[in-house]
Amino acid sequence: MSQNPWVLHVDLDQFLAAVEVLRRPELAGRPVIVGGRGDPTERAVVSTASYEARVYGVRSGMPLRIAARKVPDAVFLPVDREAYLEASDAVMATLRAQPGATVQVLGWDEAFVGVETDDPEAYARSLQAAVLERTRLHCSVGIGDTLVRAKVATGFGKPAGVFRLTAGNWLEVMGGRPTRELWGVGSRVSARLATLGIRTVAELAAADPQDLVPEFGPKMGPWYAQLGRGDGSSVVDSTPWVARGHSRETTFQRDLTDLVQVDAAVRELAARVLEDVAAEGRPVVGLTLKVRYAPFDTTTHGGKIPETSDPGEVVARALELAASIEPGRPIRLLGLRAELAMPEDAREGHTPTRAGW
DNA sequence: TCTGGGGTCCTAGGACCC
DNA sequence: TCTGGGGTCCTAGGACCC
Repeated sequence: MSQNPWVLHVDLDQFLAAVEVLRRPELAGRPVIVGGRGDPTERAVVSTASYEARVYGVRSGMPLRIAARKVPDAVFLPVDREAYLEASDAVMATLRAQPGATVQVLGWDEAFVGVETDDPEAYARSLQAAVLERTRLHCSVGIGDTLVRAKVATGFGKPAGVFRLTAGNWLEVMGGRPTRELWGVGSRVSARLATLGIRTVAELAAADPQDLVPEFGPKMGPWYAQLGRGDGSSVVDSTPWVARGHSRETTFQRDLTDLVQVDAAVRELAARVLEDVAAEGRPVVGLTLKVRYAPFDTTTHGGKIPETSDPGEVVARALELAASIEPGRPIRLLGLRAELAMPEDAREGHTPTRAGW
């Protein structure tokens, strides 16, 4: 009796807002918006809005100021990473404890679960029940025969539901929808596809992969064609994630114009990046400074550096990069990214890359 | 309406080598 | 005087995701 392998994609519903409501039950049923420092007058955006707030058109990524205009009586809360990480850990532990489950974590609030079963819907329901019992959080589950189909399926299961998407019903469900709804196709790529006459998933699925190479390159072209068909890997990989690097960035509430301020900001960013680097215990092999001149002109400087584990050296390199900032232009954002040396055993492509790639 | 912060991966083009 | 072809490495920038 061999059972079929399935990919399940588990996605917590309105995760950040749900965690906040759990510890403040009086917020249940109210529009809750989590983002920035919880001050809707600041430059910051919505991380998660509760369903009650989404009714008014509030979405992730929307400036808090706009959200406040749409829902003046919403409850605005600051992002509390520690709390979400704790809840996330409990969810992932619950998934790993399910019989026969292979778990690949994609983020705070989502994961792939690989399992062999003849009744994936029943498995999905038991998984939802286990997560709810352990964490009091609701999740939606997509079932698929590939990672891509499982991931896309989840959207049809929200909230708190289950939906199955396979080679059998992929085109029937997705074929008429815009390419933008695919996982990995954003506004830019969908616009470029449209210039080739490809607007729907069905049209992309029918495209010759080689025809997409001139526009998107030898790797991405064929990948998009495959995406249109929902095809691809069905392997859920539980190998622990190894970070390629760490970065920090700051948007200034008022644009910086003073080079002394810039110097101080770069030192502070370096110190924060170095916290994460120290926790990794791996040397730094690259350093990149990101500069956004007001309003939105962004450039980067930097690249490889001689391998170092000396924090003072990293700070010095960061300050060298800051010397390439154009004087006299107001600066809205500074970011610093450290690229880390990869451990030997993670270099051979064994470490999972972006899921499905 | 005015745009965060933390990530990953791909591509184009230049430098350099043989 | 004009200028090959292949390969690798690097930087900057683009795109996408949560």
